[in-house]
Amino acid sequence: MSLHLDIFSASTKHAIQAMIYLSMHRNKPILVRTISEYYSIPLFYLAKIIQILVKHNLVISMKGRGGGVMLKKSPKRIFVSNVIEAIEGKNIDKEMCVYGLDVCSDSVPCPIHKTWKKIKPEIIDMLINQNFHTLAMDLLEKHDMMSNISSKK
Amino acid sequence: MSLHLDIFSASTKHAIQAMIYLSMHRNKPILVRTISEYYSIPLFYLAKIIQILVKHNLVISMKGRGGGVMLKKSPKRIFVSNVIEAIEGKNIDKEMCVYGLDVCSDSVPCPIHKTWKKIKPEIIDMLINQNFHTLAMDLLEKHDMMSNISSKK
DNA sequence: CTTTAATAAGACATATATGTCTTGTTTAGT
DNA sequence: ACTAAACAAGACATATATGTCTTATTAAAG
Repeated sequence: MSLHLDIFSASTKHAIQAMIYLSMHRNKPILVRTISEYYSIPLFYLAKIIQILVKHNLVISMKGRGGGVMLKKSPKRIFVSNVIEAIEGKNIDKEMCVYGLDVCSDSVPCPIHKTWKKIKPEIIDMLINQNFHTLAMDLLEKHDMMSNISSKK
Repeated sequence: MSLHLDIFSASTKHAIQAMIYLSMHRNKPILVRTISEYYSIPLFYLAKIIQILVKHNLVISMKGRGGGVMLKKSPKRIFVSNVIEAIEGKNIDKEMCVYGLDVCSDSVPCPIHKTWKKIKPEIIDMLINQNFHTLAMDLLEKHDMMSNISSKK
């Protein structure tokens, strides 16, 4: 009973989650199954999503025994926008209009143009300027906080 | 080739557009077909959407010759959030988390919690505090500006 | 070389959103 | 009454997203 204002599709979320996991576990092959279980994502569904990331040069995969998947480059050089573009096959539209009404610009605005204009750059900034190194660091901090809480019990 | 960051489904957008149209044309029945043609929304699809708005007491309909649909109350008292709740059958979730990761709070944040926390209230505010009177007024201003531009030619 | 364990790929199935069509019901005009 | 014009409702169709299953390919280990 809650509207999540889902900016991302389930597939995109899974892709982001997988990229975060790989950013936190580098320099060794990680099983798709491991990520699947960690985030409760159906195995074959996640496998297909990761295949897309492989084709877009964000991830490398190693077949066969002892194989798995790894980031192809430093998480500092991979941004959330790269993942969105890979999964949804689109570029970020910097002139997007929430209501999908007619042409929307400063001189000919759609109804909530003023409000949206203020919010939009923050969302774009969030998408483009967040790299996976930062996201992983934030999550590690979080886990530290959680274990501190636990140890205080 | 553009990611619209679609916060709203197509159905929700159509509903909002219809509500804006009705806010701009009050005190007489408007044909569903008229709205359908104005926004290029398939007639029967829009009809079903408007039926939902009727059931949620946002719109009244008059059957038979000379009939049509009208707002049930002042557009000043109808908010975008009311339409979203009607169409998607959900309440606005004020604790939404973009990535759909695990529990997300100030003490145990998801990766982009800090960024999202800043943006979220603005989006919520935009949804809840925008009433259809204001949206319609903004659009009328827009149309005035467009006709001024035309008349200057 | 055979087995085991991993990803790759594509067929298939299900769920949801979107779109179309037909019939029913209601009301105004003739 | 009858016809025309409007919304109501539900069946049906299509498109897309999500999820599952089977087979192929690859590589390490025994």
